[in-house]
Amino acid sequence: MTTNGRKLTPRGKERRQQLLDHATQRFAETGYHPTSVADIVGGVGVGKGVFYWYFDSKEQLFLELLAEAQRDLRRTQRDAIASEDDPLRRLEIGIRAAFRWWAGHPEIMNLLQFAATEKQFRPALRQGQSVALGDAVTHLKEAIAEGRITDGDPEELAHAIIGLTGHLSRELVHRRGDDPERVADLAVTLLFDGLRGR
Amino acid sequence: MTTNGRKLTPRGKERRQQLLDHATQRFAETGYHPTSVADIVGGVGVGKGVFYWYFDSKEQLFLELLAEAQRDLRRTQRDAIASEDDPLRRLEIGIRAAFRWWAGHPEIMNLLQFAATEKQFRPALRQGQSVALGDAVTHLKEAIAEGRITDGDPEELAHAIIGLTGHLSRELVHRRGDDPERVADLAVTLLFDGLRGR
Amino acid sequence: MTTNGRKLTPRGKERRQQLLDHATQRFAETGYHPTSVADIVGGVGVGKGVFYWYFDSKEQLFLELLAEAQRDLRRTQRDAIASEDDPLRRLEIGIRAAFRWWAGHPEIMNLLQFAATEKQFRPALRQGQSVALGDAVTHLKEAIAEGRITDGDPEELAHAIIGLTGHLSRELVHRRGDDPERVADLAVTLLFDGLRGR
Amino acid sequence: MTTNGRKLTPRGKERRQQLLDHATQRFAETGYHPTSVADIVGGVGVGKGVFYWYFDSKEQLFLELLAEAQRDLRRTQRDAIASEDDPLRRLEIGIRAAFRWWAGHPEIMNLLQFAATEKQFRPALRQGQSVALGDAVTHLKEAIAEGRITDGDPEELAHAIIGLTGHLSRELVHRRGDDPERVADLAVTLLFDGLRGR
DNA sequence: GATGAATGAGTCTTCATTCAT
DNA sequence: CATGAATGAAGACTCATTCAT
Repeated sequence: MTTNGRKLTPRGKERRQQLLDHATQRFAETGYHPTSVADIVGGVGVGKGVFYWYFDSKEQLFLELLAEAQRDLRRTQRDAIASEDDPLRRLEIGIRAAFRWWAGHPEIMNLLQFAATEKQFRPALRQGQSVALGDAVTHLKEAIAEGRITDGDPEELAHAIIGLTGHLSRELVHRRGDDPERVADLAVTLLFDGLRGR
Repeated sequence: MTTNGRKLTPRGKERRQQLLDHATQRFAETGYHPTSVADIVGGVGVGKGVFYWYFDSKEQLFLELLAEAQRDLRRTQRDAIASEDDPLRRLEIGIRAAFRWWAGHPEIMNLLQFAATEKQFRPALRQGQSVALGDAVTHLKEAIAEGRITDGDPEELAHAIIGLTGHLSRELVHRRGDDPERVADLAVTLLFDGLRGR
Repeated sequence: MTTNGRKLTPRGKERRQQLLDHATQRFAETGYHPTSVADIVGGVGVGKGVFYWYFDSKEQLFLELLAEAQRDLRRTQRDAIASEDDPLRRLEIGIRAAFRWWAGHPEIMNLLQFAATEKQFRPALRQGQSVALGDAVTHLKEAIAEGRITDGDPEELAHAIIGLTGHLSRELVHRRGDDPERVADLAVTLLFDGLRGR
Repeated sequence: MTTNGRKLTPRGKERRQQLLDHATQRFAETGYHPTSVADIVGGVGVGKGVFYWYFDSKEQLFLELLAEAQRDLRRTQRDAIASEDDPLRRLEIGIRAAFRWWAGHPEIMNLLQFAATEKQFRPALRQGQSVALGDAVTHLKEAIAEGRITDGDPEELAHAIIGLTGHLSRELVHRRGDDPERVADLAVTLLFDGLRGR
């Protein structure tokens, strides 16, 4: 799958996941660079070589984290939307699913944000983001075609949605500890009707 | 003040600014950690000692960049709003000023985003952000009191505004190269009236 | 004897030999140090434990390679010379046998050459070389006693013979792919009569 | 020149040379791989970073050693031959110059020999060797054309000369400590007239 | 006999920082 | 003020070797 091509025993898979999880925590809290491989293996309580048994490099591990997170969020949104046909409702459900997912993966946000700041990680990040963008754009186009929302460049609107969703997750859910469902309400209301309401 | 306490000749100030500017570029493009002090002084064409003549450390330089940027953005917004009394108009003008400022300082966004991902820089970042938040909250409270916008937690609304503004600046103005004024229009419309418009 | 003291089943002997052969190839092509134990077992398609079942260490394996090669070359020369009494002819036949042997074991040359460059392997190398030297010296002494060749330190002459033989094997037979018999002719002619001939 | 492109002060040049010399000693005695960068800088009594101030890597330093040695030997031979026109005499003088040069640089031989055993260093080695070969070939061709030596492939003869010269330098001069001039006599006599003499 | 996993000392290399000149 | 040189701690990574299963 996303491994370095080794066939792993169940015990091996567990170890690998332990390392992945621990690395995520550390990266999120302290930062990618300030977290050394020694920190990661130390936290799991294994020798240094173990890290390189499961991963090619610190960088590859990070890249894998990135890809997996983006994949997982999207899968979650997909599943949530699956049974809905109305484009505006799909959009809303997708947004709510995103808030829920972010609430369950607070550390990931830091990793994504960091990835955007370094040349070497931007391409990997961009890829996943353009997928998310594409999903939103699809719904927006339909909604515009149906006259349900005011005309506008769907890509721009999609960026607006993603920006709002991400920032509120970070600031209100993660930082302030607000209930993600409530914040999702706020986001949806604001996005659909604006500050002045209807 | 913003220096490490040395009195600088005009030439010295220039040197210092050169280093500051070059560091900003590099940090923004490559990342803070991947940019070495050697890179910075090399780009300016001076010896390594010069760097430590003007700055205490790489970290202190970064911190200064952060503080100065936040201060400058706020000053810009303040000046723009100064002659306006209507709270909703102040909000709008502030937003437009922000887009304009960001358009002129595309690199800064990366630095701020990075600062949020490392323990050691978060406090410095938070400080400036809470000021920006406070400004927006003030206007929002007034507007709510006047019944101009629907009731809601002004702090939450402020976060929404900042999130939207930042993300659109990054994605549309910086990345896509859109005209900041136009994107500001979009942001204001969206924030005030929502996707469904009035 | 030449093993690490284990009694091996036929299958075991084969495995052992596979490892020995593969290691020889890799050492010769890439070098001793750049070739890891993982490379060796990987090439044979077995687990790492197997290596340490048959050999005490990477170093011991290399030492064994060295000893075995020198032993085998000498055996070959001995057999070739066996039925000849004339010292000059014995010398010539020995030289030709050497060219033939080297032609069949091109990789060994690299190993011997490498062994000479590291403190830890020099003693093992020297041992075999002094044997080869002794053999040649014996014939040369006889030939000198019989007045068949000009007087001179037989040891020096032996070194000259070995140096020439080795270098021509390497450069002409191995590198250029020349026929070893023809190169042996050249070597013998040159050694016996010199560049100016008779 | 052969540096990593830094402009060095006199003191810098000296440091660099110290490192070069010390590395040569260690490489020759212990081997390239068993000699760590820490060993090299430790022997000179400087910090580890100094090494990387003057060289890009351990490998690059080795490569430079190789190139410089080959260049220097050739220069020496060139100078020795300069005033001589007779091809056979040029050959002889070149051989004698080689013995003298090797006598003064006993460590180099090990480095060259080692370089031949590792894939990554072979190209660099080959380059210099083909130059040496070409020089000898030139003289041999002339000598053959003049009928001074028996006909034969000059390249093969050149290899024979180089092989003999190198081996005798190593075994008799370096190892046994013989006088290089005397060994050169031996080599020249042997090469020109063979074991059986004239 | 064999394997995959683990160990940890050791390697090369980088880099913020200092300092003599 | 400025420079080139030096420092040395710290980092990523490798690899011979061991061992539980």
